[in-house]
Amino acid sequence: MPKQTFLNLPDEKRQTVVNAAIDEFAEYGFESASINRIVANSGISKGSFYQYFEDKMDVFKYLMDVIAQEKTEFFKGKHPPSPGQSIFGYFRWMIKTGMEFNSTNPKLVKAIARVLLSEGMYYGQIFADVRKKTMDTLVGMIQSAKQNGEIDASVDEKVAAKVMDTWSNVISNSILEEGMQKKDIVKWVRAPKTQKYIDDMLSIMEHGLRNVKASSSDDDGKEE
Amino acid sequence: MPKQTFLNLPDEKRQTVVNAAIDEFAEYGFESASINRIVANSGISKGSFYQYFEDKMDVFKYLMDVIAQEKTEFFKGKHPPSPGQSIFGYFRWMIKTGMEFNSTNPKLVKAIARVLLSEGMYYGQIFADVRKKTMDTLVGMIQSAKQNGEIDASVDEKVAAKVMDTWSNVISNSILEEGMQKKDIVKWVRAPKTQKYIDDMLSIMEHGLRNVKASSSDDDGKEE
DNA sequence: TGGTCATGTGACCGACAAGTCATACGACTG
DNA sequence: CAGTCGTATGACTTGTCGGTCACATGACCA
Repeated sequence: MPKQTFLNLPDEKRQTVVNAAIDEFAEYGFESASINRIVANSGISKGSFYQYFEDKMDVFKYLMDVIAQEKTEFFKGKHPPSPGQSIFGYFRWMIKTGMEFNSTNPKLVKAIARVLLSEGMYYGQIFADVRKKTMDTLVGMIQSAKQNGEIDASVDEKVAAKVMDTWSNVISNSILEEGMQKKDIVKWVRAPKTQKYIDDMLSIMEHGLRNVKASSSDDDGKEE
Repeated sequence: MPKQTFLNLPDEKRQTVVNAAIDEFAEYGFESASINRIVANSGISKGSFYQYFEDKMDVFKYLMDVIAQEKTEFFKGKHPPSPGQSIFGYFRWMIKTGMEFNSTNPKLVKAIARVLLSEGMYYGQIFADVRKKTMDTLVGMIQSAKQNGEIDASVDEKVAAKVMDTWSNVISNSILEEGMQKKDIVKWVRAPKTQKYIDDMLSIMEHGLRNVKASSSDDDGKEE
């Protein structure tokens, strides 16, 4: 957690520092991110940095808090299409709404994703915990989906959770990576072609490669 | 490519250097791998290193050559279950045989996979090319599978290729990660439980999460 | 006015990195 | 024998890193 000094800062200055940190992690990942560059790019002195944060991990954890809070805030205003939705419909809504969120702050999302999904794999407990938490949520979803008969009882829950987690990440990443090169990422994400891509991927996850009921003519019709 | 000096080295010494490099990349990835540590661990001097290789990338490329060659060699002695096999049967054979190969030299495989799949994503052309090549191969497989009617014509080939590539990597990685902690990785990979895990994952890829025909009672019976 | 307290600063430190180079060694050769 | 060629060496240069610290600044108060 950042020190009090940082939280006392005027909003604008604090935001400048945060932005510099986001840029740094998004471009270099965690290991290669340089505090020297962060201070240079945010126009504060080295000494100040260490009066704001303990160290590199401290800034990064702060960014994780920021994104978690923003995401909660964002999802608070959204509602799943219909309660009691099938797991697949719900998952599709999650992914699509998640992508809407991602396009509101793509750099931050990219920075976090990059660190968590690449280096995080080899970086011990801190990040492993975060990933475990999402897995547990998924396992919960799958268990109730099994009870509804949407997913066959013979399927190993962990395997299924891994499948869904993998897809979620793959879809997010590829959308984000490509979208960040467009001039208007929000518009691009909402474009039919992009939405179809997401639908296709999820359809394959649901029905398999062998026999895909593609063409996204499934159960949910409109977004808000 | 390494310089001639390196190729002139006695086998044993050359292998020592290669092993030190593999260990380094497997443990630290590419960016954080240290030439200083490699030379320390291989008992050669800094000067010698630069008489063997141009730089860090040069050693790594050499390792990629080594693995490519070893893999070709390994697969030369193997034959797909039956020619004209379904794409899914063939893919399963590929994955399983690939895992057999991986367990012959897990450290090397891990080193390469780590760099290619994590940092490689953000590392410009060099690694992108390698990944593109596998994608192209997969697209080719999918095209002929479409003609056989095994995969629906409406499926986007690139999407499908991405699906298969993702699966291949996820399976390899999770098997490797867990297997390297066992005392006898070869034995562990061949164990029924591990094989079932692979089958389950592939079955989900083939038939989807919604309605899995799991329990690995498919078409191929034995490995040699 | 002088004191104190939060904040800001950048020179400085030791560690480590990549890469260079003068020097040395030993085998072979004329 | 002297010469030279391939190889080996590690001290050295240059650069960046994370982190510290003595000091400066300025707002507030007694």
